[in-house]
Amino acid sequence: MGARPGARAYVVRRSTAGTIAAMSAAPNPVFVESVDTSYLEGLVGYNARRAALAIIAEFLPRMAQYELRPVDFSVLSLITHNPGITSRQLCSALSILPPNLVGMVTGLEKRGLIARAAHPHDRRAMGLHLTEEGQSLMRNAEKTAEQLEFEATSQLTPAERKTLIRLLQKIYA
Amino acid sequence: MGARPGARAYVVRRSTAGTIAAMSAAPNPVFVESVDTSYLEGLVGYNARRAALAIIAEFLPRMAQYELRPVDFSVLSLITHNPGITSRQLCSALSILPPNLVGMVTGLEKRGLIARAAHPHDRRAMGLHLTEEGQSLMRNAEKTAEQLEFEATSQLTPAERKTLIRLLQKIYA
DNA sequence: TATTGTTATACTCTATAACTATA
DNA sequence: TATAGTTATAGAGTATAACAATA
Repeated sequence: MGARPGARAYVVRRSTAGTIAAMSAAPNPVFVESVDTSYLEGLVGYNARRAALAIIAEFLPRMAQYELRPVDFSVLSLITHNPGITSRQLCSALSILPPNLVGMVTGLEKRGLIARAAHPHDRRAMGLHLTEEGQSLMRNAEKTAEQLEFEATSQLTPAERKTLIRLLQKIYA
Repeated sequence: MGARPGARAYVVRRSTAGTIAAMSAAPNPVFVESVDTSYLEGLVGYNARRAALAIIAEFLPRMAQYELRPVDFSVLSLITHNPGITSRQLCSALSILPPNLVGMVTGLEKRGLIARAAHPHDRRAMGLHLTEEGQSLMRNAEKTAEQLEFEATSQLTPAERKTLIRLLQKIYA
């Protein structure tokens, strides 16, 4: 439990390790030169969140040309590859709560990107489909997503990229 | 561009692939039996987000006993390993905006978990330290985090876990 | 002139309760 | 009785503008 070398950088550090907390009203006047994040960096959850946020940060400006947020892209992509999918199925697949999907579907329909059709077996449900305009937009949006994917993983070999996806799926699947 | 086998499951599917979008007012009455998420599952960003959310979902109930949200844990952990860290440094390290940190620090101080001390070189800043109570709580909280880490990565070998963290850091660092 | 910490506030995201039409 | 879709609303999370004190 002694002082570890390197990671932290203090100034005016007296040899009173372990007593700072006891002096909570007036801890030693030390300051941190460079922040040691090594503990958090050892946790998968922390790294997964940082990586996801980094990619989303790149996603936002690139998809702005299509006026799509990440969730809109996910919804349209699932409709693209699952024509006739219902709102309920979208909610389950993407962990969206039904009340929060309503506005998205309404908005995408108003923009002429998707259309609702009667469900063949269930009169409560509506099958969702892309319009021609929606298909055209998604062809471009998926190309943009794949270009982002390529650049976001530019520090990885193709094998590493495949490994990363496989290991991530072992966490959540 | 023909029909791919397997992934999608339709019923009452006529051989009119490619015409559904044109019939946007009345698409074919198909329905999706099981949702094909393979496209999204091929994107690192999607997988990183799902993995992060899965771990956070486990984190919440386990840290409830300490009344710590993920961000509180991150803040306290950085103070633990960087006694004297300033609010501004916390914001930079964790990508928190200063106005959003104020309430957290105030709350943690009111709970007696942290204490502010004068900064030795900068009278604008305050160095943050754990109190004895804060140290005691964080010893337990970090143990809980490590147990969660162990269980969340139970499908991974130790080498795979190390690889996963290394690859994630290549994405965001 | 720039930075730290702060207040106030707006915006987005996520969650809960309750309703209808249908299964 | 359960489910799909919906409305209204509450809460949590994230964002910008502006200020005082200090560098």
